[in-house]
This record gives sequence, structure tokens and C-alpha cells, in this order.
Amino acid sequence: MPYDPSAFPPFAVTVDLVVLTVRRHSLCALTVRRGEPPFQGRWALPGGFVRADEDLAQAAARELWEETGLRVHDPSVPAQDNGAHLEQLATYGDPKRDPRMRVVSVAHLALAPDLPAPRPGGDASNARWAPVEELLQQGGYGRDGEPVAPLAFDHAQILADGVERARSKIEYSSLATAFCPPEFTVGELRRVYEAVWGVALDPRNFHRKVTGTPGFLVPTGGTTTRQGGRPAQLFRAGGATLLNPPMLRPEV
Amino acid sequence: MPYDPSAFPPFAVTVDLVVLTVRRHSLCALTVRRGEPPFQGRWALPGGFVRADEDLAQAAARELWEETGLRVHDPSVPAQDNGAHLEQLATYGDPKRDPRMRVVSVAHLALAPDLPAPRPGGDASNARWAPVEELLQQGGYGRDGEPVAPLAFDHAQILADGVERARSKIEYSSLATAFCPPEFTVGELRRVYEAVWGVALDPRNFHRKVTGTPGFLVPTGGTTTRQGGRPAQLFRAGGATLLNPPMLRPEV
DNA sequence: AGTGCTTATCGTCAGGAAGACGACTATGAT
DNA sequence: ATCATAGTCGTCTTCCTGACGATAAGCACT
Repeated sequence: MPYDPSAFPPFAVTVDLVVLTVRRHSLCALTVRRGEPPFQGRWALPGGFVRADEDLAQAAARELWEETGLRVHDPSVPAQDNGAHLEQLATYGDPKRDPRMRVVSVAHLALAPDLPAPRPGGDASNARWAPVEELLQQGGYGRDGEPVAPLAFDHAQILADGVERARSKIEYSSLATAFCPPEFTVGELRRVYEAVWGVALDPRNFHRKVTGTPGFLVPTGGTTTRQGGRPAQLFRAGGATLLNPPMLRPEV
Repeated sequence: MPYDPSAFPPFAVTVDLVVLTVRRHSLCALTVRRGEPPFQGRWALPGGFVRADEDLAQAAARELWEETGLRVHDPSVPAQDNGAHLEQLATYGDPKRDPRMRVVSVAHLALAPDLPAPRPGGDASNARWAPVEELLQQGGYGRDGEPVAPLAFDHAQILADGVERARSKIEYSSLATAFCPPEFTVGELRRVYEAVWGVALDPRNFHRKVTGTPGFLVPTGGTTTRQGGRPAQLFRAGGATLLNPPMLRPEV
């Protein structure tokens, strides 16, 4: 069938971002408050239109930069941590997902170390890190007792998919290091796993596992005591991206 | 920023399909021959425009039906094999991926049992199953000595991504059964793994592994001898979708 | 019937990985 | 000095896997 320009319906294409980080031992996602209808005043995932000359990954990287100031990690420079991890997540195209028009959203997943503060174009009240646990509960109440309004559009589903992707990906890849600063301790890495999975891990077995996996961690020689207690060795992320055998998520 | 209808560029949105099956011990993908430029006469993945009132998954299921006659397996009817497996793969939106206009393609992955023949809208010469090995080699020669023309557009990349998804997913899920008829033997399932991974597996260890994983296989009571040799028990796919522990792909 | 070939299925054994957990070390706080 | 907090090293048991021997049950011949 030939491509007749009048034969296909026009779509708007956007990118939405699931930006995850670990703050205070819990997995948090970046949300922005909507200024206009629909869903005015509700929290939503950051995102925006893909421009006419822009690749999807470029658009996602641009949105991430605009919302957080984060640059995207370039895998061609493996030894240096020069930004966040960004990958395509999934695409959402229900005809009714936006009441105004037909919008197809290509969601992306970004993993970032704990950031000083969101950068909502200067207005801090319009962007915040929220624990995914709060964002995803239906009709519950947040820690401040306020009723939790669900995310705008289908963003709760997108967030849930992004969280699930992150949870499974740190199992068999070294992606958990994307949540850590350039240098980190085994304990800090363990707390990432604990926050993302929502479980407690045995520090001794975890230490044995990660230090015994070739290419996962590279000691930098330094030590730190920022967590209190005995000073811990500092590591960088090694070149390995696939963990074999994988980290094991404890059974339910 | 408000949604100004003139503020976003219009896109065409298509679905492309990576339909995989196992034929004669090798992993094959469905390809269709292009009738018009660009890439006229070249092989491409089946696909088409998403309609105005259609969800992405609906569009993919419709294309699959139109190209193969396959219905999509409905997970709400787990005990019965009522069609192929279909899932979203990834979205491709390079501004130059189609020379005519801006097209964003939401690729889907379908896994199907060996089919009698493609159903190319009635014209068999315009659709065929081709071994992915041939389709993905760059500038090589097929088994008939003919030079292999690469797939149209970015379809080689899409196919490669789909194959990689299938290869990794049968590791930790029961998806390999989607390549099998409703009733199958352990040996037939093993040949699926061998074809998809391109390796040889030990029949004894494989048998122990799959029959020892709870919920993976359900014996139907029957036996068959269609493979020659000693009659083998027949099984259906069990309710389990996640394999824990996973099947292990042999090391390189 | 017997031989050989093929595939299926069961069993055994050694090596490795993981969970449970004891013990020791090195800091800061009181 | 003592305690609390983390980090690190070992040990032991259990389970899983890979390698591979052995047997079973069909079919195609002779």
C-alpha cells in the first residue's frame, strides 16, 4: 500500500520521563505539577513534544536536561561517570489517553544519583521528588496524611512500568551504579538495591557477591567514613554491564 | 506549556512486526517484499499505519492477523493456547528513517508456532519466512549463493532487537512455549531453545530442568513419537510465566 | 526375531553459588 | 574506656548445574 500523505491520521508524539533516584533509603521519581487543564494542579511525569528534526533519544535527553540539568551518560566513555542513565522504556498510545487529541508518548527511563534539588525551570514548587510508593498507591494517604491524587493521564501506569524495569534490570546488569555518585562504597550500593527492591539484604553476602563479580567494581584506593562506622573502601563502576550470575532478588 | 495544536509537528505512526518462529531447527522471521519505492523489491518487516481510533496493541494484532492469520494469545485464558504471543518491542523514530516523511514506528514482537505457510494477502511470493541469520548478516550470501540485500529502512536493527529480546526472554520466562504447538514434548521444547540461542543443549540436563520447574510444564497424559525414537510425553504450557531459577544460556 | 539407530528418561557425581550467620576490625559518639 | 555503627572475612550447609553413564522404547532394516 503506497504512502498517501492523506491516508494516515496525524499524531502528536511526546516523550515522557520516569526519572528515578534513591533518596533517604527510598526510591523516588521526579514529578511536575501541571499548570493547565486537563489534570490541572495534579502531578505528572515530566515530558514534552518531540521536535520535527529530533530523534526520540535526543528529545528525551533534552527534556531530562531541561527538567533536572542532568546530562546523559555516554557509554563510549565507560571509565568516566558523565551523567545519568537513559533508556527507552515503552510507548503508550491509547486513543483516549489524552482527552484533547491523539498523542503517542514514548516513555523513557532515567536513573540518576541523588540530586541536590529538582530544577523545575526555577520554580521549585512545581517539581518534586516523591517516593514511588506514594505515587503508585491508589486512593491512599501520603506520609503527611494528605490524600494522594493519582498521577495525570496514564502516568501511573508508565511509572509502574518504569519502576518494574528498574527493579528487574539491576538484577542482571550493573545499572544500580547509575544511582550512585561516581565513587561509592559497597554499603551505599547495597542500600540502592534495598531501596529499589524494598527488601533487606545481608551485608556480608552482598559484599562477597559484588566484590567477587569480575568487572563490576573497581577499587579507587580511597576510603570514606561518610556513613559512620568503620571506613569503607571506595569503588567506581567497572566496565561490566551484564552481571553473570545475576544478583538475586530475595523470594517473596 | 499549553497544548497549542500548531505547536507540535505531525507524525505518522506505524506498527512494524518482528514475527518469529522456529522452522527446520532455525529461527525465522516473517518478511514481505516491498512493492513500491523506497526500497522497492527489497524485503521488509510487515507493518502499517495505526488507525485513528486504534490502540497500538490493537494495531499490531490487526497487522499480525492480516499478515499471518494468527490470533493473539489472550493471557486471561491461560489454560488454552489460543494464538501467538505479542508484545511491544521498542519505538524507532529517527527523523531520517523514512525518506518521505516523519514516521515513528512502534515495533512489536510476535512469537508463533511453526505455521503451514505465510498468508501474504494471497500472494505467496511477496511474503516468506527467512532465517534471521541470513537476514542479519551484512553483505553476505544466502544459502543459495545469492547476495543478501539488507532489509529496508532500519528493519535490520528492529529485527536484531527483536531477536535479542526473544533470546533473553526465554531465559527467564516460559515464552519458549509460544514457539510450540499446544501440545509438545520436552525434546521439541529443547529444539526451540537450541534454535533461538543457536547452541546445543544437553538433553538430560534440559529434561531435568524443565520438568523440575514447578508450573512450567503440565503433562497431558498422551505420548507421541512424531520425532522418531522412543515415545515422549506430551505437555502443555503451565501457568507459570516467570522461571525461577531461569534457564541458563551456555557461556560463550 | 534380531540388530542398529534414534530419541527419551533416570541416576550419579563433582564443583560452584548462595543463604545463614559467627567473628573480627575500624571509625565516631558518649 | 565503652558503646554503637558499619565494614570485611570465613565457615557451613544446601541447592543447582554441567558432565556423563545407563537404560528404555519406539522404528527401519535384515
